[in-house]
Amino acid sequence: MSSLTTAKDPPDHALGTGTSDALSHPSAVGLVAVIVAATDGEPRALTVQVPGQAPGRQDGLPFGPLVPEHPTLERGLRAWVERQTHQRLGYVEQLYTFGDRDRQGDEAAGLHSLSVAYLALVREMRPAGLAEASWRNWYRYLPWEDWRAGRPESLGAIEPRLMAWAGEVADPKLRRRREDRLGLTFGLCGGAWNEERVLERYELLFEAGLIPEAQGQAGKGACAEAAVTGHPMAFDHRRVLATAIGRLRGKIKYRPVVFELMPPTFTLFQLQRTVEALSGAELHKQNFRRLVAQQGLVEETDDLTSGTAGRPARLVRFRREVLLERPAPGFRLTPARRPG
Amino acid sequence: MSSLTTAKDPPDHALGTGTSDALSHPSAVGLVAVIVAATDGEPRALTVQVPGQAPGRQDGLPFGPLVPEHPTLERGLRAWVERQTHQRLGYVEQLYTFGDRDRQGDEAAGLHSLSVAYLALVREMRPAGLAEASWRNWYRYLPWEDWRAGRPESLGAIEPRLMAWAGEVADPKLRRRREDRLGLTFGLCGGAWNEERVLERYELLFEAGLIPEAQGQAGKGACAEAAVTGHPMAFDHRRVLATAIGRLRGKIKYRPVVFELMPPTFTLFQLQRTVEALSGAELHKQNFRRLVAQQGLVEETDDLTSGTAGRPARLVRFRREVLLERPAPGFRLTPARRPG
DNA sequence: GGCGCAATGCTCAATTTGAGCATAAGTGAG
DNA sequence: CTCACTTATGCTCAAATTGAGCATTGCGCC
Repeated sequence: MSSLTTAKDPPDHALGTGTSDALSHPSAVGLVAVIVAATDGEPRALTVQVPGQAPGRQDGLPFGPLVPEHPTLERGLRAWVERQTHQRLGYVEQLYTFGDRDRQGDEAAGLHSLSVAYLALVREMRPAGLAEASWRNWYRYLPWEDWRAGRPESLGAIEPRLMAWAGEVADPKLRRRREDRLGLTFGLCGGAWNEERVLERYELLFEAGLIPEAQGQAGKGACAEAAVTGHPMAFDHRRVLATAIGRLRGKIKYRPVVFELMPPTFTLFQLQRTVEALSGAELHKQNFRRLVAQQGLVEETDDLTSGTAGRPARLVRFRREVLLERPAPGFRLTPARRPG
Repeated sequence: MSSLTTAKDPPDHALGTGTSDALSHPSAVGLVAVIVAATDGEPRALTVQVPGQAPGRQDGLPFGPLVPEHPTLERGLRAWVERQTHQRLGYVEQLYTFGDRDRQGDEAAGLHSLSVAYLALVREMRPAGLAEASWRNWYRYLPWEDWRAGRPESLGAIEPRLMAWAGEVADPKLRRRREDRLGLTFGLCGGAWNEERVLERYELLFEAGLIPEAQGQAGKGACAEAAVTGHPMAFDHRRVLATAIGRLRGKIKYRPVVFELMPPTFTLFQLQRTVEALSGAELHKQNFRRLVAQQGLVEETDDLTSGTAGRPARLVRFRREVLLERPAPGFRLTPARRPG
């Protein structure tokens, strides 16, 4: 059946990706959304409450079934989220389609289940419509990713456990392999930290057994533990969140997507704070503004901020024209060096 | 039903993306693969023959149903392709999940159908296993994308039609919008060509009615037409191919994926030819080698080429270590300027 | 009026690009 | 055997981009 070939019957429509053959294996498909906002210089994701394994409830990402009435996946998602959260989705991008990793239930029944994950950026942080939904700082779930105030404490606690994980194998070749991966993802053993490898880090932690979801011990961790290995999420939603963050961190470097998160006018410093929030790194202020200026990403308004300490800042707005002009505008992140 | 919320029933498993709710709307899911090789400095994709609308047959990408026995989407794809083509897949990456755009058939039946597309890179060009399958230069389907020998002729023929398409709307605002898009994607009206916008170009051509698949007139175009708007493909496989090319063109700039297409040892010029084949642009030779050398992407072997015209070249091999060292190694493409 | 605090301007050296020129080392023709 | 031609490889140089830091400007507030 799994034939790499011609479809057995000629298709009865002009378009479509040619899956008519697949009807014999229907699958359950769901949509998951990582809806991101950034206010007060903090990166946030919209979360909902999901019944957990233990009696309590757990954080999760908004998700729902794919219903047939929607013409397109993306438009389905848009309609669904906008209806439920009264949240205008500006930028929407497909993230990844997750298969059923480590799942047993449905497989036995001969059913696949997929979920198509989307990343959405919203400009304003509405009060989260539903009572069950709330905006949460995304570093709550992945605390080791926030380097804005220097090396995160979470990482300090994780590191010895990771080294132990690498050390626990006898085979020197395999151990070497694990150490390499630690260097690559976490910057240990002489490697460098790369802020885009969010998913790889999450998956490594998962593999090393440091992620509670891995053992179905969702209720176990105390608060102290959550500060180290992060707050758990339902299903594999933390993996989805990690995918989203990694993607977004990459994207802001070559596409002006940050502006989807900014209010109509803002100061350069607010913009910087937002970029820093997403990338989890501190940037060099003067160089950041030089970059933005050079790229012509913004235009000045006549207004200045007031009331804040220090000299008032000029308010600027995004120059929509850059979407047409530059082949691939965006930011290159220039990390600020901190002493020690 | 389409609730952005908590699942109604507590899930019976630790992982999975929480789609149990979606069972009520099963969907048909298929896999499509863009399997890429590059030999003799030409970029090729593996194609199969598919029954077309007209009596004849049409090129298409290898595709098949998603069968439940596979543990993971990617592994399912791997197994399936490797079994059928006896082709080792080296690098595999999920591309995109296509919904049923512009489809009517299944929708009425309350069924979605999706296809999950993958990009795979193979090192050697095996003789295409199946009789029905063959390796085709991918510019056969998207001739305007090949700028290696200067501005492609295809583009010259397309351009007036695109301008006409922009001109055909009365509303000046809408016309302006179309012109902007032409500038952005095709570099017309003063814009610059960006080799990564492959999908956007295809979709714009599709919208402008220049793609035969759009009207179900697959059999119509003569050879002359195919040289201009490209050879058609079954279903929306050309869209999938365009997605793959765009993604790959982006990726080679920051990840050393080209080496997945190279034989164990090769010359720097062969490497350059491969990069050029993928990106569709000619590169500056000396600077290319400087870049590769600086990045430490390859190491020299003791062998030289022989038999070719000109001075023998040193054979090099990929330095696997760079996968660990560099945070994000790859190529930055420095286009060669050609007179005129 | 002077202080502290941000915003903004400006400098400067170290790299990194972009573009060529020059030389080396083979093959094939006459 | 030598010349013409071809491709590989080395090297230079100016322009542009980065990375880092110092200096100045305006404001709210003692």
